[in-house]
Amino acid sequence: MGGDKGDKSAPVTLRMLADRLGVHVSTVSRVLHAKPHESHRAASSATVERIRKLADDLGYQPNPHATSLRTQRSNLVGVLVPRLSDIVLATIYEGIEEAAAEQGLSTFVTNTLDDRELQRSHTEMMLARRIDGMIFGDAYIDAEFLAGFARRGVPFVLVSRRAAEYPSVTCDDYLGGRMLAEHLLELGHRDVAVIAGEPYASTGIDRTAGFVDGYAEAGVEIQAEKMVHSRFDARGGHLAADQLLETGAAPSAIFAVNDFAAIGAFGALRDHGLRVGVDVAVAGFNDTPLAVELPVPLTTVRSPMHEMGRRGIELLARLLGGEEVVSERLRPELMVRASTVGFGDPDSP
Amino acid sequence: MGGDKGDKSAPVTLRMLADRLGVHVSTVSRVLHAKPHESHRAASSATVERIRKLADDLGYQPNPHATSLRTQRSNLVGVLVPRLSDIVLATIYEGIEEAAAEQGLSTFVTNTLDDRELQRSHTEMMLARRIDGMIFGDAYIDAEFLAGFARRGVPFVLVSRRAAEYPSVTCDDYLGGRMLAEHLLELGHRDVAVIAGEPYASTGIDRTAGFVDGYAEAGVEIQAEKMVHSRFDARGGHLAADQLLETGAAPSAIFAVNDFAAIGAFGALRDHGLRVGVDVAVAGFNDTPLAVELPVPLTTVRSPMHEMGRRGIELLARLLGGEEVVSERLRPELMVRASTVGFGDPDSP
DNA sequence: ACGTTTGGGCCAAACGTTTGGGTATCATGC
DNA sequence: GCATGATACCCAAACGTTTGGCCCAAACGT
Repeated sequence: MGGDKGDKSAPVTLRMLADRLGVHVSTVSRVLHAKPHESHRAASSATVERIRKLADDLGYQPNPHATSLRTQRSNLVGVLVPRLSDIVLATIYEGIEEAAAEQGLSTFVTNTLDDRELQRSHTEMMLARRIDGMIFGDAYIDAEFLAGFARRGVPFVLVSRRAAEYPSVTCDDYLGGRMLAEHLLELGHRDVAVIAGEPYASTGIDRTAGFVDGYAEAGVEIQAEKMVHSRFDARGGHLAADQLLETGAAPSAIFAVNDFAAIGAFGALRDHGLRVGVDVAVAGFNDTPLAVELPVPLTTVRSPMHEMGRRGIELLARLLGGEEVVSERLRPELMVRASTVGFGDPDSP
Repeated sequence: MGGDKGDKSAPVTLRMLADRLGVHVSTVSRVLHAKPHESHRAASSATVERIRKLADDLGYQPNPHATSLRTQRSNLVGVLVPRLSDIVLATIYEGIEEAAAEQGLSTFVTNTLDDRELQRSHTEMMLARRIDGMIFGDAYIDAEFLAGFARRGVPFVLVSRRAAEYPSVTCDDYLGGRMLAEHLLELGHRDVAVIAGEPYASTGIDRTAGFVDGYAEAGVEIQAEKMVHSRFDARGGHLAADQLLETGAAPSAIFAVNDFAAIGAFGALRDHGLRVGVDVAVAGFNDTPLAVELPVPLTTVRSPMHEMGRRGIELLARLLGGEEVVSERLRPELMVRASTVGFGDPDSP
């Protein structure tokens, strides 16, 4: 009966279709792949019909290796992230993958752990796989590696973190930092500390800068020793908070530039016998799905992670099409919860 | 000096090397790619040397599309997971990707959201990309889809979840469930409830079964209404716990088959004014990095997620090499923390 | 009637490898 | 002196596409 679309491994090729229809393989190719306005001058509409019909009766799938070989275009893109098990990057990547599929692109993703050597070697592997473009989610603010990479002429875009003037899609991290500053200022916090993330990531840098500037405008200067760098995971936040808590009196509020670091801070506060949202206000950044489920729900800034990934691929696709693109800065949103306002009445009237 | 390895986009091919050395392209191919014992009979050692030298001076990288086209082997594998932003799957995938790279394989990964239609269509896309094999992290226990897929003759292995007799790498979920049962029984809990996860996933099924059997052996039967299915995320756990808490008295302990569901349960308990580890013991499964950082650290069962991914690819590689393989069940480990034993003294003497 | 267009296709050369066969040269065995 | 066997290569076909030309016949313009 009607052709079980390749159930038994018999890869159907253009030549098969051509032979079966007594027509030349180039004709089949044009009919099947050329843009509509070209396809109709490739064959009579009757032939077009016959070809199309047979093609999907037999479940024809073009061989991408042959196509790539011939066209010198692979429709593959490489994606580098610090760590996929970081839910933030995983979510961004979900956006990338989803949008890539829509554009007919496929992606390879790999972890670099923010290690420069791994960035280099994994990029090299991507190139060996003949990717058409790259998305970097692990850019260093110094853009040293990127400057070298740019010279190779392979299109790329940055997501999550910006660097130099390379095209990027980021959250407006600076604005997010300011939002949080305003929020904490309104609550009367003047003695605040920052768990600032890694010094080479624009995310942490910009969020911290926005926060510090927000406080500065209110006439409060945040001392250097109240800002400590940290890894972006829970453990890192824990260590950083320990450091803050051990040097002098506890601040009245802590801003961690990432939800996981904030959760780590929860742990540290707990260990020091301090209650989140009561003794010390804590705020995070990203609004990961856990934030709202924590025993003390976390005040945080929602960053459009999925969308960032999507826009990233869209920019790259434009780049691949030879267009110019301009960086995008997506708008964050403040999510106020109990970790800063206590269980008083954040959402209830 | 000395060949900046392809800085300016000039893809170097076998023919280039051959011409440059006045030797035939096939000779170069054999020297560069044949197994060592064949390569030395392909050319004199002097020639071998010259070829090797020029190849890496020029930074020769074989074109994988040409290779795949010729050999009918892509060294590509497709990976399907329910959701990459689930840290459990992301971690498994990290293992997969890492081990794949070591084996010279590249992976495409995509989310199926446990949706049958997406499983089908995304598998189809993988096939269109001419993958050599598949890894499914989203198997349904009924193996309906897999049975169909198996007929196509494409090698595959399951990770995380098992199904029918298909080769799989899983955690010994049943054992993990029993461990937790024993632990809670020792603490004297007899009135327990289970947040059991999705009914189609072997993980939840086996963990629940181990737990229930553990209790049964101690003479305690867990009532059906004390076991409720749930999604595997925090929100799902929250809803499930709400359901448990609304129907009659609260149990003295809750086992959630997944850490995130457990965190959701934390949220629900909080909303009901119950204290985790004091009023109600809670246990999870997987030992994700957050478990230990929670305000009340979570008792859970550590499953070797990364290793599961690694073993998955290794099995697949063997399958691709034509070998037979047998499923693996990796050993879990109980992690006792405050969510079941309170802040008494779990780790301190 | 005759040159030009257009429709409908065919041809062949790539793209970069791999691989099953040659083949020419030289040394060896007998 | 000649078959035999290495040694060190070369040749060519094939993998499945794409694409710039080419070609033939019919239709058209004048």
